[in-house]
Amino acid sequence: MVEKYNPQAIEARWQKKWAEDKLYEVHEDPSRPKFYFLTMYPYPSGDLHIGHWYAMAPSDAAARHRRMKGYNVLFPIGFDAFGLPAENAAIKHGIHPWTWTYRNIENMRRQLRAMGAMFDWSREVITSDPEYYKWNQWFFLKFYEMGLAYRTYAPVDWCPNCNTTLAREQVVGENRECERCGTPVIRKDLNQWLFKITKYADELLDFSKIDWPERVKTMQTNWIGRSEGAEIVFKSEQGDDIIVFTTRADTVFGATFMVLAPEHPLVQKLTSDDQRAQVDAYVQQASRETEIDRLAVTKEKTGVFIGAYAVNPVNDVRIPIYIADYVLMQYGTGAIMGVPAHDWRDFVFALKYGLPILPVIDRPDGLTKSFAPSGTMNEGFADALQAEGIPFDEREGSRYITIPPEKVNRYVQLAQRFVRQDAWNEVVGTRWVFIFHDGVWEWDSLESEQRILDRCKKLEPGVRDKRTLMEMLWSLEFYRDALYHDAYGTMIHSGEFTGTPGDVARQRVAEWLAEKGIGKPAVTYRLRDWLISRQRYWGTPIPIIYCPACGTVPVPYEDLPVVLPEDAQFLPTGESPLKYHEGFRNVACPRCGGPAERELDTMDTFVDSSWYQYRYLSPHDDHAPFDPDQGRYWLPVDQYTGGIEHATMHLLYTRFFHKAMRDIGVVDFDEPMTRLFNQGIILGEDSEKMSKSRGNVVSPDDYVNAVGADAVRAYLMFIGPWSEGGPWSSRGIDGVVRFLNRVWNLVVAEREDQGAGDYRPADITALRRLTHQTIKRVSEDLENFRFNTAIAALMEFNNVLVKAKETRVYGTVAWEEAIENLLLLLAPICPHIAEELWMRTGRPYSIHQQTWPVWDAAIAAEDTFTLVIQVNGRVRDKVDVPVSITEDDAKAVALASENVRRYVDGQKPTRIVYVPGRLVNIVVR
RNA sequence: GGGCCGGUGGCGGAAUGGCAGACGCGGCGGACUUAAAAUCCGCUGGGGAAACCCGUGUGGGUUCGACUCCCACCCGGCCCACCA
Repeated sequence: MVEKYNPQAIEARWQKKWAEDKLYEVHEDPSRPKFYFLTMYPYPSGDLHIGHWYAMAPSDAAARHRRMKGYNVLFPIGFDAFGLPAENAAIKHGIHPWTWTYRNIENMRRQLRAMGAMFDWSREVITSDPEYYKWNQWFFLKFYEMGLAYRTYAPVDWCPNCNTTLAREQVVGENRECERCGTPVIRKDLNQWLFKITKYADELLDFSKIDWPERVKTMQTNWIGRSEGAEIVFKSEQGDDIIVFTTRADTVFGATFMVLAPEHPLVQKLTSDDQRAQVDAYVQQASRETEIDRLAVTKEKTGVFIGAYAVNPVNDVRIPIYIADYVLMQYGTGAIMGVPAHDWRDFVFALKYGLPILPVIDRPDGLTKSFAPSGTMNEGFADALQAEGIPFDEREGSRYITIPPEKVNRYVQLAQRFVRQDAWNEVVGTRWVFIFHDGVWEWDSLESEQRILDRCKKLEPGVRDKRTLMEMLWSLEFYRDALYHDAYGTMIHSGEFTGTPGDVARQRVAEWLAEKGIGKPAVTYRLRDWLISRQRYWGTPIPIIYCPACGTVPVPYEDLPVVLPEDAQFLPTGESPLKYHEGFRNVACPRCGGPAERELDTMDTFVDSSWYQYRYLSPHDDHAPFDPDQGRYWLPVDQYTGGIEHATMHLLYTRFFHKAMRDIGVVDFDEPMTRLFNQGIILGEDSEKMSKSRGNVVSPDDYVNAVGADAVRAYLMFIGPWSEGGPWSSRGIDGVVRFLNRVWNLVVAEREDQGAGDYRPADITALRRLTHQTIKRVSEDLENFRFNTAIAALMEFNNVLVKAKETRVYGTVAWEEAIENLLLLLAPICPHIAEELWMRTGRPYSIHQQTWPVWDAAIAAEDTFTLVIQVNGRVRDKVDVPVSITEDDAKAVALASENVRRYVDGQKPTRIVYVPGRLVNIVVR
């Protein structure tokens, strides 16, 4: 009776042996090329989720493959151990965060070991250890000295559930929800510490030194949101400079109003007495609105005139100043020039508040329209239009005319000839004119707008309620698509700039503004500085002391770490226990020795994860964040793996942190991780996201107990492309379980009649060919993280071997070569069974210290192939031919085919396409 | 509203200009068994008796040849969204 595959027994045994032998502990070895393979470390929630397996098991396989290829591979693991859940557990269950965290870590270590990964546990990092977070504090102080850490009083996002502030990156979605708990954030004004990530905005946009997925690069680029434009100085009538930022300096002649953010510092000063009550009310409402219910915020534009005017510096036009909450104090200069003709937000605002809208950029699409209502034109107009070839629709005597661009001027002449004395006609789109019987009035300025509007109101009582020409025209459905555009085009109605082509307009205007000293080129970013203060206990204390005499005093380096006090009280007050810990709070000023207070906020846990990759090098180093000698050998990280959800958080922060580390002299290169791969998300059986509420959470422990870690590992890699994720299938895993059983039986079970008879040389050749083809396929697939097809190749190989075992090749040298390579190729994916079978076939421990096999191209080469024969692109026959076949011979074989003859049917081929090694296509059309 | 990614049998997926559906799940039939499970063997995109025809979200296009490239649309997912 053959011994059965018993994964539970062999996996535990090998894990123990590998640990005892320190098989996966690595050290600098200058004789071998290094490879730093990093996978994102887990938060110690207490249970290893199948999602962790999905990220880590393929990473482990790739790292093992590297190692077998001769690299000295560092593959470390640790725990992202600070964070709110520990504190919540303390409040809810009375467990100290320390106890909760380290208990969870203990359990997760066990689970991680059960995976059979080659983690180097001797380098484990736990970020809540003082020996770790001391260096967070050290970096903070360095950054502070460099001006990269600063404190400011400003409006910040506050999560009312987590009772802490959040960084801009940690507020997600349409409803501006807390990234962790999903509660909509509110606004608070607070003193907070920030890291100056904006200093590196441009450098962070440069991805030339890293090989990262396009998707992540795009997301980071959009997040940083660089906008090139200009600052333009408008003056208030009182003489204050009001600086606006715009990306469309070419539209400056169309500025018909100005909008300040409600928080803009000039608002109070400029507001007139009669508008003050209204303005104050609006400012208050704007600040409250963000604090009450974000969901109730409408998209409707609101604003208030502040009773003051500014002067457009390019044409001295006097324009009213408004405040409105669609202008954000945090972006640009907190003030904009309103150019309603070419900015949709300004357009909507101007229509609502009756502000003039003056087109100053020509339409590049040439769309031009005119509407001639019934009774406005004299007899013969329609005939004249027809004669000119100007198309129009006629409904109930009114004519809807879309004018071909080249006929616009001709149309204006015609319209003037036919327009009645008591009416007018207008043209909109590429020309803006009002046509009266006694003249054509250009609508090219605010004064002309007023004149035209006055005359129209006299002629037509129905438009007397219209405040602007645009309001009048907008009421006509037919015109709507011609009235507004935001394209680049030739400047019009713009004084000496009129006629400037769209491709140079922005630059010309910007240069001219600079010359006149009323503007300059400017760049703004959407990116905000990284707010790192958290009003929580379970994090790194910010090493700052506030002294009534000396002000803000950094904790001296020799006093680090500032240790979290263990005897804090965890009460459900929503406030940090540190606030009420007198022993922590009160401290002697390091400078004057007088009574002072500690900073009570802790750091965002993303600070911890921004540099953990370096701490793995020397986790217990007491002199530096990491040992520089090890750094020189191991850095940078060669391959990083993890989820894409961190694209604009962790992955952006760590790039920033690295550059800041470089600038304080800790590292001397520019990017922390050379290559990045984002795996997909493992879904529930129902293809939905796994969640407790859906009841579709898969527990890896259950499956490991039932079928073994190797099967779970292999199945996760077999589901599909790693980058795509996909649904877990409790049936699908049976496939890899069977596969492993078949491998086991193939290798372990002796054939009864072994050694009998001779073998045929052709069988040996075929077996060796397949062996080397499989080495090639699996090698190339693992190289490119295509685990699914690598496993498929191994399954095919195994299926053939199972059959071959019954033949005479069993027991030959070629057979042994096949078995040996099957095990070597399987080793990175299923390390336990590979090791076990390696041992059982008498091979030297450990398979994981063996060299990855190399395929021999000559042995792998086929000597025949299936020549596909097509007629007019459709397959009509297939013939096995030698690889060495010549073009002429291949064509002859094709034409000789009985089936082909039927389809060619005596016709002379117009063309015969020959693709070497693949097909012949006979074209007879 | 903007951007990115995807859509292939009953299911997960393979093939990324050249035999569509590798590999696996499921299903059907068979062997073994008193029986079941496990295992093994065979079949398995649809239509058709067959020759063949149809078939990769939909509609066009390029090509000797398109799942693959181009255009438009539909559907799904993700990210961003009053960013001047």
